[in-house]
Amino acid sequence: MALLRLPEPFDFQLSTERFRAFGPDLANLWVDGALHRVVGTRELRIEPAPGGAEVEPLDDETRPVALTLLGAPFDLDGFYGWARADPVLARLTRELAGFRPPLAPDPFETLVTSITAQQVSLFAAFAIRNRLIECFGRQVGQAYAFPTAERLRDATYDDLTALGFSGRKAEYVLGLAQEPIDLDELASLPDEEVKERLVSLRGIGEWTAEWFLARHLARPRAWPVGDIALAKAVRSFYPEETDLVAARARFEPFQNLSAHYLLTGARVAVG
DNA sequence: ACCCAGGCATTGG
DNA sequence: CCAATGCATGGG
Repeated sequence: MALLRLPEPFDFQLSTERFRAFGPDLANLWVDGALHRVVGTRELRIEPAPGGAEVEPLDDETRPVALTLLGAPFDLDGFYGWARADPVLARLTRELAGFRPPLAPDPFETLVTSITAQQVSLFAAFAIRNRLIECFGRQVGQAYAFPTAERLRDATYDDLTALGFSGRKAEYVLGLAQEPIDLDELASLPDEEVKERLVSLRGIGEWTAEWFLARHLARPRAWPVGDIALAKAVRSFYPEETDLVAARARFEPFQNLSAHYLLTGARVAVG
């Protein structure tokens, strides 16, 4: 076991809450107070420790994944300083101090996960996603590697609908798995261009593209307009804000962190 | 048996 | 350009 230091502030429990909130997640598995995830051919285990996390094994392959999962790239200091001017966020950042929104390490996984979450509750989405993982992922230790595009090229429409995908979503996932696009190179592009390219793919709309910017690329200004849970959270904290498009300007330039703090604040009933 | 839940493509005006 | 429609599952 080795200590992985996280930038302060950092709260392990808050930052991993999402991996427990909607039932088990076979690709980011919570076992006895630790987070398990497959990296390459090994199982990574991350548990809380003063100053950061204990990580096993810790090396050049696993370190960046652990840092990503624990939201290390976010600029919390800048966000907290900015949030002091807004009474709601001032309170949320105080109550959720050290919450680093977890980032999704893999772009294909991020998109497929979002497709499963389109339109349905996250409890339903996680259930369907877990069946996909169990069926097409690879188990290493206790956790499963999320199915790769290559692996999903062997899946059929009937395989996916049997797991609970709608016919449309089955088509989206199969199409994406066969798409000859290098999702890694999106990381080098500006927000608008990432969105343009993603939205051109069937099954990926504005909402999915924004969450990709937010949860995979950690772009500060990502703001998932169209997200029904975020709309509800904004309405509850800011009764005067009527729609998410208009509310975007209020959170400039920290829309991503604001969205995460509002959603998590609503979920853990802060206040 | 409902209804709603962290959307999207398709169709028709 | 905007409105209406179907979709499959889990939880209340």
